[in-house]
Amino acid sequence: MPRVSQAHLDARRQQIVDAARSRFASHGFAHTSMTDIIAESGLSNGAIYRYFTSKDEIVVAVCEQGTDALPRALTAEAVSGFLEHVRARARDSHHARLVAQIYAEAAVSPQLAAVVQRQLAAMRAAIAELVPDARRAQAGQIAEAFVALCAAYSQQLAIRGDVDPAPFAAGLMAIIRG
Amino acid sequence: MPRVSQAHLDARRQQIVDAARSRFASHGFAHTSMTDIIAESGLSNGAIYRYFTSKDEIVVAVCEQGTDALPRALTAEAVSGFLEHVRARARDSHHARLVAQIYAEAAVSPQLAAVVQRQLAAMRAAIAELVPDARRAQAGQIAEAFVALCAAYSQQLAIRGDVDPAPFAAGLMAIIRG
DNA sequence: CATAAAAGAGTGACCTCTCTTTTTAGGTGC
DNA sequence: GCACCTAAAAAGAGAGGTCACTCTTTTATG
Repeated sequence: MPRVSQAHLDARRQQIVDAARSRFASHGFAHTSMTDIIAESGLSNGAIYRYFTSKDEIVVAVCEQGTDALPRALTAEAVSGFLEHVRARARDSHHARLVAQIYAEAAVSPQLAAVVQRQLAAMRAAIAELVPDARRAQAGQIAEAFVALCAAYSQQLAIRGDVDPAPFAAGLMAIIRG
Repeated sequence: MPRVSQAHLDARRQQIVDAARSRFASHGFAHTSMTDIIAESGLSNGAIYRYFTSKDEIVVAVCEQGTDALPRALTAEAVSGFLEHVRARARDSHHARLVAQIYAEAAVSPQLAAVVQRQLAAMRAAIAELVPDARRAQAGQIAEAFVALCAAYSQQLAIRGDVDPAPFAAGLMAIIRG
């Protein structure tokens, strides 16, 4: 196939990232071989290496797309709804497991750490924006603890399979209230 | 060497676990080879396999010894002191990085998940004991969020190198107060 | 028909684990 | 109290297998 549309190229690349993410989420980075990614993607060895020069590059691509969602408002309803969303995603696609993999790898890879730090900073900034005026002065502090506790819920889901979100919802609201 | 004291055998085994933990904390499980552990421990290939039948078994041994400390009381001072302890340990021995590795591996290994779940449950129980009488009814909920936020601080240290503990101390106290 | 994407067998490095050999601590007989 | 012997511990070379990645060939599009 020569000269194929950019959309086609993008779709192929995404196909590889999706396959890798799926495998990474169920088996972890270390226990996923290139052969696994190749099989899951339905492509060939050669095709993969046309889009990525190494396994590490695929890991980075997966991490870059791994951004978590956030609640839209800091009300009890929005926060609870958000935790349910995280919970559902953990159940359906093992997303929490994937996040645990990303954090572990970021802990020992400066390149990945940079990616994850940028994502965390963006999340904290987004949450800080939502802090009610009454607590504006502590917005930064609140956002730090809030985002961390959201990440902690994901972490617990990864290890324990399913966890009642209520204590986390209560904790998040307590953090907002101060 | 024949028939050597049990203390000697225990010390040798611990020597291997310590070497492995050190390497795991700075490079991660996946990026640590048996050769690395052998070099770090100062022992030989043959010696290692006398004490452990596989690399996985060493990982389990490290995880079993990886229990985190906890604050002794739920006062602002005790909680702040505890966070400083976690922070110092992350700085001195990359302990936070090791914990991130453990959680990631536990997310994809039922055997390790069981070990970590037991440790988490013990921590929650210990914290629940410390909850003041006024909030006894919510002790379980509080312990869940409290332990998770402590783990989250460790997680952030692993990724960001150093993080001000103040927002976490404030968050933990807010959780206790409700 | 020209060109580039996809295929997939092959390659070399590395990694875990085994097996044989060497060393040594401690018990034994004199 | 000394030499010796036994048995277990430590050493380390290497076997076997797996993995990431490459290179040539095939296929298909514009």
